Amino acid sequence: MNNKENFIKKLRSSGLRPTKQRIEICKALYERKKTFHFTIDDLNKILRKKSKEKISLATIYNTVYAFKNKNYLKEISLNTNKTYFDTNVSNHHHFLDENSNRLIDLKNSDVGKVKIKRKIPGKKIKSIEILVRISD
Amino acid sequence: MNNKENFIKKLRSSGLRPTKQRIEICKALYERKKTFHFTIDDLNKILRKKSKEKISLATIYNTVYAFKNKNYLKEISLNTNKTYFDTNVSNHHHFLDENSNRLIDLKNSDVGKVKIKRKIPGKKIKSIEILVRISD
DNA sequence: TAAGTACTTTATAATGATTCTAAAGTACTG
DNA sequence: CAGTACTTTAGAATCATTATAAAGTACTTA
Repeated sequence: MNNKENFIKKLRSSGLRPTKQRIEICKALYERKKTFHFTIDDLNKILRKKSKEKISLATIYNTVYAFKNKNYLKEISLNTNKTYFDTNVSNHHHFLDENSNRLIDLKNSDVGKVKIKRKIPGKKIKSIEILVRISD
Repeated sequence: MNNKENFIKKLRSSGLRPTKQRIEICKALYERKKTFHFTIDDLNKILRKKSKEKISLATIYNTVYAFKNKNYLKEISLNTNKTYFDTNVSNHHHFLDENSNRLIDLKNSDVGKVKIKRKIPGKKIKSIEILVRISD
């Protein structure tokens, strides 16, 4: 499905040079079956395990934010000390399991239509994000 | 409406000793007509202006988290570097104005009923929080 | 009311995520 | 191949938050 060539093409087409660090990070993020929710620290650990050559933490930060700007990653609104990212950039919502502190995707179709009845003059709605906290 | 005596009663009734710092903080937070959204830094600045006697930053942190535990304040889920609190502890949602980075309360009745169609076995829904991002 | 105790406040240090810096390395262009 | 602009990197800097531990204060009970 996704392979090195595709990553290279995608990076180049969005004006990001396909460096070996970026390709490694693409592999870690996108060669997965399921959506991936992660912090920079999670990603750093995964990369260290995967490959012998260390990618600097600064590069991981740079790359993740570059990918976010290109809309290859989404930042998730949570109030935790670490920032969470999501490889699922489609319009969707989340369960947050308060026991395990884990996020679970909620497809848009899993949520009934949300109607916002109030308008703020001169402002447009950019997105609607729902966080459903669950626990045992 | 709210006055010092009420604050003292409320504090005492929830097992918090009514110290002058806590009462000052109550005044800053609750002697307002409208809901107040703030960060620790906001509150610190307000307190410095209001009263001559300085309240230590550590005390502000301690008090805000104590109030949060007593359900006198709510923490808001946003991914900003600072933590936001809300004096409106009722069940409600928010607009986030991306231009000014300001929060606006959305009453529960301003939002149509939200139906979560998916269930996670063994888990109960604790809360549903909606963040509506708006901009010019 | 005084003494004891548990709770509070405080300044300051420690922590930890993130951002900055500036030098060395690399991809791409001509 | 040389030049330039983009990248990576280690390490330092920043900044919100949390921890520490000593001094202060509220409250209890005699």
